[in-house]
Amino acid sequence: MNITFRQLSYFRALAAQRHFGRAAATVNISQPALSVQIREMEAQLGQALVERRSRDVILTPFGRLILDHAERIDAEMRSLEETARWQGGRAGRLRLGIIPTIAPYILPGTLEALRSFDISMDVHVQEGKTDRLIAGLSDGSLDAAVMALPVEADGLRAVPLFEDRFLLAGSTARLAALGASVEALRPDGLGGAQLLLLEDGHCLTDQALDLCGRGRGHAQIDMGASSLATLTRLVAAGFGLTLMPELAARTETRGAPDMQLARFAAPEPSRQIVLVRRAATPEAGWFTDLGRVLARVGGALVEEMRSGEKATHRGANQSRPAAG
Amino acid sequence: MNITFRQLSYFRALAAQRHFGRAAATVNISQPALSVQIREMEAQLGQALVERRSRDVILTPFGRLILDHAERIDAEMRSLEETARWQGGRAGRLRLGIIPTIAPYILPGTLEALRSFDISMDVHVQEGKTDRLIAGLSDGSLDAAVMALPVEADGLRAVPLFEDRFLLAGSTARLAALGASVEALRPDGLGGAQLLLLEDGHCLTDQALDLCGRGRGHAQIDMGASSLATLTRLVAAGFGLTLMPELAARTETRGAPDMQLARFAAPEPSRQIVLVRRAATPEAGWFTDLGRVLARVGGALVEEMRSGEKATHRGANQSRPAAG
DNA sequence: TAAAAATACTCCATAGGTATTTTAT
DNA sequence: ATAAAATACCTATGGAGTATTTTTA
Repeated sequence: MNITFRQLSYFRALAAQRHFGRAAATVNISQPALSVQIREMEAQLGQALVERRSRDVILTPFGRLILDHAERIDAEMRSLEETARWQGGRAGRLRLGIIPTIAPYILPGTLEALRSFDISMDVHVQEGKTDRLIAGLSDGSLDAAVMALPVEADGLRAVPLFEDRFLLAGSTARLAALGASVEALRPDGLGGAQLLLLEDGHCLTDQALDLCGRGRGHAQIDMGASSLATLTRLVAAGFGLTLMPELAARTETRGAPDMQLARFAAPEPSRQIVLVRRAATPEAGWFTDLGRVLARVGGALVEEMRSGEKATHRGANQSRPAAG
Repeated sequence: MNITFRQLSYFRALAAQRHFGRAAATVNISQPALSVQIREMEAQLGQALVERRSRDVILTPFGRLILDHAERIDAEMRSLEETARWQGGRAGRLRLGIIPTIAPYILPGTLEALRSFDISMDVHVQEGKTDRLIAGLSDGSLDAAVMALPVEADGLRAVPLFEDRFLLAGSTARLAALGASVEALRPDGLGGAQLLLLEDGHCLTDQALDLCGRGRGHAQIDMGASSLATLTRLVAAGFGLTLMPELAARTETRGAPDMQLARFAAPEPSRQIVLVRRAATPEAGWFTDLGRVLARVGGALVEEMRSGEKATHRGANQSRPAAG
């Protein structure tokens, strides 16, 4: 047999009471039961823990040493149990993946909101492209991930957060070159316009190719920017057009007055942003809460973009929607 | 029921193996037994610890948090068990009392010797007069004490360490004034010599009074020095004679060339130095070892004193025995 | 003699085993 | 269909209770 946590509790009581009878009472067992357990401990340890006197009991030097350990173990165990009660389990380090075309825009608001929420988890964000996030979820190195549909993987469940529509972004000159088509703008009707995209592997790239006609021999399509920030600079500098998610639009066009945004005709192309977890993830408050927070923060960002446009005039041509 | 140490071990195994079957094997139980214990833990804590998947298992964020606690508890428990095996229990803080007429002389050598012995206890010395040491032993605030017989107290056991004989100490002039009696010096025959003693409460004072005739109206007896060091200065300055324990003689006469020591005629008066413990103190190596060390160190000190005298000439008059 | 711990014994809760079912891929 | 965990049920260990004895001051 091994030393049990229960025995340590009994020993702590004995050390405090200096009396088997009283100590037994404080731990709600009989005196013989306590006596047996203390003797068992002493047998395990090979040394006497206490000195039995006729009216009381005194710890041996060895007993004092063991008592120190027992107190530390007890403190750690209390801390463990407190952890469990605290926030109904919404504690720990949550490992959250986010794709790079979402992370920079949604993260500041999300971390802020989580702090004022009842979630006391410390969130560790890992930015990565869809493939890596899915792999991370599958091997357990991520607990949840924010990405765009479609999510092609077994054993994962996606819950919708919000819809992120695509806008057409370009310099004033480039957009003007599209002419009257602005009023009925369609992604597959961009004709010979030069389209700039992110490097391969971003889901946004795939979505843009799908929308604008992949494989239809768009020689004019250019790929390679590694972030929306880089891409935006290229677009603003007049090198071409790009699809700009609403989520990123406000942040990316700030400080680029030359950059113009045009809204596509309905039905507007969009990507569905979801929060993904493993199917096996047990029902726990944190996932629902996290989903709510992300939906609220992301939803507010895109909504702000849409209402900001209406506040000025409908259609294209505004780079600075009303501040939220 | 409560969370048990055993459950934590099982959980650690599960976290390490990421598989119920393999984890069960590493802790030598069946898979259902492990399954039941993990579920029991989860019920206790109110949260899932692991995510069950078809081929393996993944810790939940909450599970990782609990795992941290479990690892710490395990480390502490290992450390406890290691403490027990180590040195066969000769570990901990030993609280040792020593009377002031012994402590300064025996302590340096004792601490030195204990360090090179197999005792790894850290010794906390409390200096105090016999009464306080006995009280300390009785109430458990001391583990053992070094003092002189007689020890009048129930529930204590004294083991002999060595015999500490008394020498007569005085300035050259004072000893010369005793005249021819030097060859047959007896403590009760000091006549009208001025006798200087320690303050009340020191057992050495009582012993000196007993030897020299307490209550026989020795108006010349003077009491009040609070340490042998002080007393020695007074004696060296010629204010009177005193009984000097062999144990202290070498240290105290060093640097006092004017101080002379005279040995009494056989049977020489002496005090028996003992190591005292409570009768209830369990048999433990440390007590025996400590006794051995003290007897060796103290014995060496008095022996050095005796042989040092023989090396020069027998009888009185030397303040510097051969160096040991 | 009195107070306290140890012992003897009995009982029951529970951890663990085997066999089987359920679940998810 | 297969791998793995959960469930059911039984067994056995060991922790705890009561009654009693032993020990020490």
